[in-house]
Amino acid sequence: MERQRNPRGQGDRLRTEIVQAASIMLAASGDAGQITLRGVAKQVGIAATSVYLHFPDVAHLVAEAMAGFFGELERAVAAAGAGDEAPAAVLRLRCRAFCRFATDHPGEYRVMFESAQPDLGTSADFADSPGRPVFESLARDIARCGPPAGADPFRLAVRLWATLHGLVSLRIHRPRFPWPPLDELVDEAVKAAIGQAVGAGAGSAGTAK
Amino acid sequence: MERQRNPRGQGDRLRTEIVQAASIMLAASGDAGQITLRGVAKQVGIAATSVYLHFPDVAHLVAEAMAGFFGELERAVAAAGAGDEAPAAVLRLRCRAFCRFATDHPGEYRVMFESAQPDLGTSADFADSPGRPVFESLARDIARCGPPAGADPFRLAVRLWATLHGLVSLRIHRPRFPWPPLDELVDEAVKAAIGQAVGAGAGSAGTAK
DNA sequence: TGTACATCAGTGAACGCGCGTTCACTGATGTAC
DNA sequence: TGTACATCAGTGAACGCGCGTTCACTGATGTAC
Repeated sequence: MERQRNPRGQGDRLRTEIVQAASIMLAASGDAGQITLRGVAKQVGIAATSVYLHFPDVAHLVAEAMAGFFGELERAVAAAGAGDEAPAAVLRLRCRAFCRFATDHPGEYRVMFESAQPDLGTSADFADSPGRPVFESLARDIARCGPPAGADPFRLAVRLWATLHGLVSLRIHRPRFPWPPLDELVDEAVKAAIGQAVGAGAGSAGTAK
Repeated sequence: MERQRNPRGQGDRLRTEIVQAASIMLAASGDAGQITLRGVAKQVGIAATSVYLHFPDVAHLVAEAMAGFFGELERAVAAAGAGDEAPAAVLRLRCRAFCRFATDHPGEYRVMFESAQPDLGTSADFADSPGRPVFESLARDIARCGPPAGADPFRLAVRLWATLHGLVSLRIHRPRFPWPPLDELVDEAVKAAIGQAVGAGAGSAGTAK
């Protein structure tokens, strides 16, 4: 179990290992405030001080791990809509993918949407809140569906986003509640948002949880 | 700043003070895992050991404070529907009250719905999850509105609850997002749930945030 | 071909702090006789 | 009316632990001359 130091010029390998360990610990606890520099160092198998070689701060480390989480979510959601299907189907699949990510990775999801953003020194006012791209893509998908006349697409997107977040957040925090199948609830919410049937066809039975 | 001990037979006063201090600290941090026995004791102005006179555990103290929060929420929601108004108006007002409680008391709300339940020694399997009464009353209010034929009232309640929770939870965690007025979003969600206009009349302009 | 030096990739001891928990203790107030 | 004792409502010192952060240090590998 002896660690051997990385070869010259490969010091960044340790950086990667540290981020990975922090990610695992964040996912396990679901709470950004709970990971510690010493805890991460122990997990990696290095001296506590070695973390300082790559990060000035635990906050910066957490921020990097969280950025990775948001990247994963964005990729998962985007992948779900790949292909040239009908806009309503794309929206439905992407909403499902969002919720699936959350229930498959509850710790990550909590860190992303229910923890305080790590306090880096920067003003943090110009940079938009992480996760915003996912909302924007959701809003575009809704607009593409041609929502009912008189409805504000932005508000529809806000309400749908809130419903999706509420469904997975409550499911995470109230696991013993008699939840109906998640995919069905998502489909109903999407249907309500764009005001038309979304076809609970082939995909529904196979992927329902 | 000298504390003087309570008179004989009034030892429970300190218990109350401890719970109050814990409640304040919970509300301030929004995170049950962050309050400490020593922190609470310092806040009250007593020796750390004195907490043990009334609670075996921090978990039991937190549980008692949380129970108080749920009581407040239930009272606030119930009060909103008092009077003999139309069922749809009652539902709308109660949903607004729920959200109002959350945005007025974000720390309490996070502790109630986004923190781990304190781990008491008990099995915790028979006791239902806290907050359940609020959901049940919401479900009853919906049923009273006579939801559209073919719709499952329980599912409607689940979706509406999720939407309300999502709206306030995201608002708490993404304060810089350009949120539309909360009451309007709530009214729209209620309207969508029971499938009829709920009358955005007199109350709307006055109480919108 | 040697050798001095610089750089890289880390380590290890030590600091002061707050934490939960234990243990023996204090000191005022009531009560039995 | 006295006085010994029990009870109540707390206190204070001490323990071992994990925390972030500092500081000086190690030891292998490259590079300039």
